[in-house]
Amino acid sequence: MLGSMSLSIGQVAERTGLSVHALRFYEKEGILANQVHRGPGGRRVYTQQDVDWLRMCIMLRMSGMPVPEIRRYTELVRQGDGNELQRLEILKEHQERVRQQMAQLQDCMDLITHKVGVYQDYVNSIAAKAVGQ
Amino acid sequence: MLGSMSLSIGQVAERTGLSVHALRFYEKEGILANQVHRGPGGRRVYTQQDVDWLRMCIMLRMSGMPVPEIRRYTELVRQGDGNELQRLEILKEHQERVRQQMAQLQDCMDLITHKVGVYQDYVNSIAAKAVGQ
DNA sequence: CTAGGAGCTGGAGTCGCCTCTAGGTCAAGA
DNA sequence: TCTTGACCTAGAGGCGACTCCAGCTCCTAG
Repeated sequence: MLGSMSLSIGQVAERTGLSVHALRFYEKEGILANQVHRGPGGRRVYTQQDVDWLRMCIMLRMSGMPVPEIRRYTELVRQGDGNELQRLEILKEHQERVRQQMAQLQDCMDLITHKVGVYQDYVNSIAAKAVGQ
Repeated sequence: MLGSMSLSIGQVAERTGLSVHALRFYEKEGILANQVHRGPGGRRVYTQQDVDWLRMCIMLRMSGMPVPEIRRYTELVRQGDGNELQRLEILKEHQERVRQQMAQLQDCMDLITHKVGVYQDYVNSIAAKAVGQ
């Protein structure tokens, strides 16, 4: 049964791109929607849902959401139905931050592109002179 | 004469948004195109060019260029004419990184926007039910 | 039966980028 | 004269997010 396939920490590391260290760290930080079960020898047993959840968390992290806020969100999800408004708030706030970050990045990009243009022209003009001689 | 107006570290902090700590740190890290002169009592004296340079460095930092690479770039500028190709390389590499970062951020944004939409619909539907009762 | 490899824990270490502290100088205003 | 406030230095401290280490348990293959 695909839906209940169980995965080792190493397999989850492969599938998510996180290190096994990071996976244990995230678990300690409370960033797993359902707690990880343990197999023989105390080994962590993950499911595909865990992988999916982690992939979303990775997106949140990549876009700059701090670990404590991901934890807050995770806790809401763990609590179950009834707090959707709070989840929505967190997501909306983050969305706004990402929007600002992108705008900022675009400004930086504009400046860099401008400078690249200037240097490119200059370098080209030097090259042209060299050929002309 | 506007062009040669001299500024204290506090004024530069105001104009750039950096803290005085950060300004001294940046200087120690070699992130100033021309070295800062000292006035009476050993106080730093900045010029408008320094402010302009710092503003550009801030853009580079904001877009994720690490301090050591900003230093490399600064050193090239300090060395003067002849290394424009190297400067161009640095800028182009960084430009590419920023491009990737923006694409990544856009992916995150898409996911977040999707989730916000889903939660918004759900929350709205709950609200509608409440009104309907 | 032993060597390798994956996993476990708790806690220490690292890295990047500042930020702050301690202990001082100096100039101007009350 | 005293205090305030901006500045100085060298170096310590802090924060976020991992990353790594020591020392352990298993399991499997040779």
